[in-house]
Amino acid sequence: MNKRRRASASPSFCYTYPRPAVATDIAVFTLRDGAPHVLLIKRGGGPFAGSWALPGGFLAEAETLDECAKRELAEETGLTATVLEQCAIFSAPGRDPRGRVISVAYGALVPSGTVSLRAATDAADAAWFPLDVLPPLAFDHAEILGSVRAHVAARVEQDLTLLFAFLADPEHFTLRELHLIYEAVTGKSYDRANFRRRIRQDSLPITPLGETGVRTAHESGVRHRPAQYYRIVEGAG
Amino acid sequence: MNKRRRASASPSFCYTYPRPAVATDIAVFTLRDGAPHVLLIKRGGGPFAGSWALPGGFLAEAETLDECAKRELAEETGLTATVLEQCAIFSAPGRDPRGRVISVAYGALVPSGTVSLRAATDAADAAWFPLDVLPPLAFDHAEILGSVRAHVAARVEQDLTLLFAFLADPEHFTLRELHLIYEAVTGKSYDRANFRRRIRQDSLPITPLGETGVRTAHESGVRHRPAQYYRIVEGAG
DNA sequence: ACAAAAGTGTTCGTCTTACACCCATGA
DNA sequence: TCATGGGTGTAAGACGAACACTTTTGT
Repeated sequence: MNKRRRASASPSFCYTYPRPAVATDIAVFTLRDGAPHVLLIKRGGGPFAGSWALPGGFLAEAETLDECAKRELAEETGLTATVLEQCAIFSAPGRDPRGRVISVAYGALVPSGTVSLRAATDAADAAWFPLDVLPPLAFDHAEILGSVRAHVAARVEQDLTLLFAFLADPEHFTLRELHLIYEAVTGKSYDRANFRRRIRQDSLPITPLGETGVRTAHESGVRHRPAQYYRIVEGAG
Repeated sequence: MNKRRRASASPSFCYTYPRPAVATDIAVFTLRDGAPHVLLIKRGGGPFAGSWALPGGFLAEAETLDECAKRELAEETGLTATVLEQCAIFSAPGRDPRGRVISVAYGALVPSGTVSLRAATDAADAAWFPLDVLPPLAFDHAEILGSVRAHVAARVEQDLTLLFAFLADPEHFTLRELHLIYEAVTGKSYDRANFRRRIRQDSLPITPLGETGVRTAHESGVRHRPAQYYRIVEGAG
């Protein structure tokens, strides 16, 4: 009674011992209006139909878990994440009413201002939700989301380059943008001077724009001292 | 060709889509003569027969991954770990020649001086190996072991209570023992005074022995100032 | 001149590190 | 009294938080 995935299809993959289904679930974060949001999908069918859930899906035959997460994210939302990291595993029997399913939770970061949400295969709808105003979630996805949030917050503190994932244009940004992103992600305010100092001594791979010829390397049109633009340098150093 | 676990048994668990087998592999660490050792098992049959490998096994129907790791450890070695933590997942297709197997890697810590290695079900032999003199390992277990080592080292730095897992007697130990354990685990030497200070301000849950009546609370027979004995207090504070 | 944010410097307290010193015991 | 390790104190340097100050633009 608990071994089938689709009731009408004929089973064709047989094993000597029972095996769990393995899936990935992805918490996709972005910043909208300076506040962290997560991407949720409205389930079209199956258990929890009509509920909101994390995007995700089952592991295919010839892919790693990382590849599975990447593929599912693209299929269900059309997004490609700059950062996609494994965070936790959920293996409690009974967490999925259809049968034994093990979920590997991923955290994904996509640039601020990302809007394009493609119509999904299995999903009736997809939308961004602010982290502090979440609807009830399907399965144990509330727990998964909480776990991924904590993981990502801790990772950002120890590796500021993760902030780059939220930049709308990695080739053209100010330190103020980075600073605001940092404050939004951590939820705390952080002294501006100290943030700059920290960036320097962590030697983040960024470099000021416009050392060549004409100076288009600063903001314009702002009614204050214009900020230096920076870009990310890929190579180490 | 790649769907069977045992060639002769008749398959009886069938699914609509292919499923990977899910297993746990456990790196069990202890201290012997002040040096970190890991427990390896000599494979009795199957691929890599005769090779050394990490203990582990397949996930059963009604257990979580944590329970699986605990059970496999007990079955194959007779040990019960004080600390047993999930560290990483290995999901590359082809990492097991028998077919698709996903391994969840665990790190386990058992008390120094642990000797009893029970005869294992599937294992021909079991033995402790010093971490710097390892034999060739089966499958991708060398990679797994390396990953778990790094994970454990990082965890110990941020939570000194993990050191307690190596104590032969948690109700009767000196700070020197803890200090030696710390140095063995991290591989670095650490100033004695500073180690004590750190323990105090991290407010580790330990308390000196022998505040009541007779003073059996110190070492004796040593030809130097006898050390205070401590014990672990379970409750917080 | 004023507001606003960029960009820099300075101070202060805390934590880390290294090292020095006395204490208790057995040989 | 000497060697050995327990136990504590202290000074120097590294690091982070808080804040003051100057600079550059638009209005």
